[in-house]
Amino acid sequence: MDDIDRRLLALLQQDATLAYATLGQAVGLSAGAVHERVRKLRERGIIRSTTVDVDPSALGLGILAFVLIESNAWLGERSTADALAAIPEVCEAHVVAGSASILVKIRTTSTENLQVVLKKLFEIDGVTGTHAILSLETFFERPAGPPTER
Amino acid sequence: MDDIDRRLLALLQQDATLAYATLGQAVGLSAGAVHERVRKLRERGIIRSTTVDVDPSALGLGILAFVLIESNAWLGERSTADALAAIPEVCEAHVVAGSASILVKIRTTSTENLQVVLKKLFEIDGVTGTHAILSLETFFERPAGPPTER
DNA sequence: CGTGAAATCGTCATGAA
DNA sequence: TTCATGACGATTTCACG
Repeated sequence: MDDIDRRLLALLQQDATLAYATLGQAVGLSAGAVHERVRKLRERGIIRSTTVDVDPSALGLGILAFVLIESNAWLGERSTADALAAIPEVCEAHVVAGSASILVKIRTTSTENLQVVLKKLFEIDGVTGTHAILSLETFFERPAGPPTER
Repeated sequence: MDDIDRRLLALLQQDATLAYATLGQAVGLSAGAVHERVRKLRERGIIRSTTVDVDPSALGLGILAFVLIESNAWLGERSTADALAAIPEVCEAHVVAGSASILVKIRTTSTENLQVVLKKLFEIDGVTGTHAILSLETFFERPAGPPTER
């Protein structure tokens, strides 16, 4: 995991369709060498997957909300993770420090649909309350840039 | 934007390295037809980009925090977006409804580094306070699944 | 890590439904 | 419009130095 790897990751984050030859030209390596480095980055799990970034609103998912979940028991268990993962509208789930115990990121097609999801959250064992924060506008969403760029 | 498009998006979100021939086999189309559909999905901006999902901790970004920003003025302006975008540790920024006006998602290498970023937030015009929520564990992070899957 | 060859894939033109 | 087919060029991929 040297500086060249970090530059490759930064380039691939911007555009994963770049040819190995192009990447090689950018970092001063041959296509074969780049191929081998990227293969190892995948193998090590540093590159988790290659995906497409889909505009949520194009799928009708125009509502974005962050919800803080309060509870009367510790929710940092796998069973909680499973229960949240079973709700497709939940895009992210984190165990957090503070007055709430869980923070989830939710995308729905409407506020009515959001209400249905909040109801499902309440049905999870131990949940005593939720605090929803509605997003009015997303300034930006981007990957964590390699510390190299800082 | 029909059902086949949604299935293609779902497949590409899981693995954007799939060959057009493979995608075609999955949805019952020829490689050429899939190529044309994906090209249009990109053209329309429904597919924003093709990227790699990089494990943040592999880059040393082990700290994740959500920060609510309070202000004494309306921060939903482009100048605010620009100021936040200039901080590389800020992965997301949303204008939100509630007692706070902005919610940001921040990744840093350490809590010391987080402190530096919080200081930068305070230097933005109108900011009167921040409320940080530290993530202890991330259950999961995934893209918004097409409503088809629900 | 570079080179080169072989297999695979992306890409486009053509024609048909 | 949308799709299938076929052919060409580019790219991935791998063995070897």
